[in-house]
Amino acid sequence: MTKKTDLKEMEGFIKALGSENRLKILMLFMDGRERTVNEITHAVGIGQSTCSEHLAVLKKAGLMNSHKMGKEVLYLPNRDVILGMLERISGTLKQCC
Amino acid sequence: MTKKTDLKEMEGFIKALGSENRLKILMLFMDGRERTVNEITHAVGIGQSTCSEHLAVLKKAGLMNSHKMGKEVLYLPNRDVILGMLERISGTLKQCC
DNA sequence: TTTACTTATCGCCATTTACCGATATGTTAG
DNA sequence: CTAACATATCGGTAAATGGCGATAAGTAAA
Repeated sequence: MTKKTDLKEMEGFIKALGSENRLKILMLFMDGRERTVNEITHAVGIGQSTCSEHLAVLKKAGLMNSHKMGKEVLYLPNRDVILGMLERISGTLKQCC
Repeated sequence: MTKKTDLKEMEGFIKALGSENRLKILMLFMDGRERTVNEITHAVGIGQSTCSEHLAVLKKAGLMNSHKMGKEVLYLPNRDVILGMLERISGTLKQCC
């Protein structure tokens, strides 16, 4: 059976994913290379603060990792979490529709 | 490559899915049986108008189908759309993270 | 036709979200 | 230490979302 906390967790993950600009951010990483906030900001075409906030949302939901490198912060999607969570969601929804 | 319209479409689908109460609604249909708005309303434990609006969101995003039957409206998740879209999202994200 | 019933829509309010510019924080370079 | 730079946080605004009760619209029964 699917617990209420599972639903809440799924909701958090899905909401973090449900933004065109956050999807764009994730799409930048096709080559698996880490990127700075600045790179991401300019690639997506939004303000620096907006980008930082999107990254915070993605990180808080577990979809991205980051670490400092000098004065920059490098971000990279957390592939395992993303694909694992999508599998969980698919599995759950397969049971019920 | 992933087009901008694809991202917008994914965003719409994901946003429709990203709500605890809408997930609860989908979970009701484990038996594949259609349900009336009233049944769904009481099963989820929200107001009738709220439920109707959630169902409208799900339907508009293509996640549910409905048809009238007498004075009732019967809803059922659109399994193919839901699972297909999740596959598309997984496939897209697999390429980029 | 009137009544009862089911669902959709409306008006309202509170909360959240997205975005920006400005500023604070932290780090490297000079 | 100071300056320059990268990122995060803050303050503000506009729009979207979720919830409700009340009401409108549509259908079936009497």
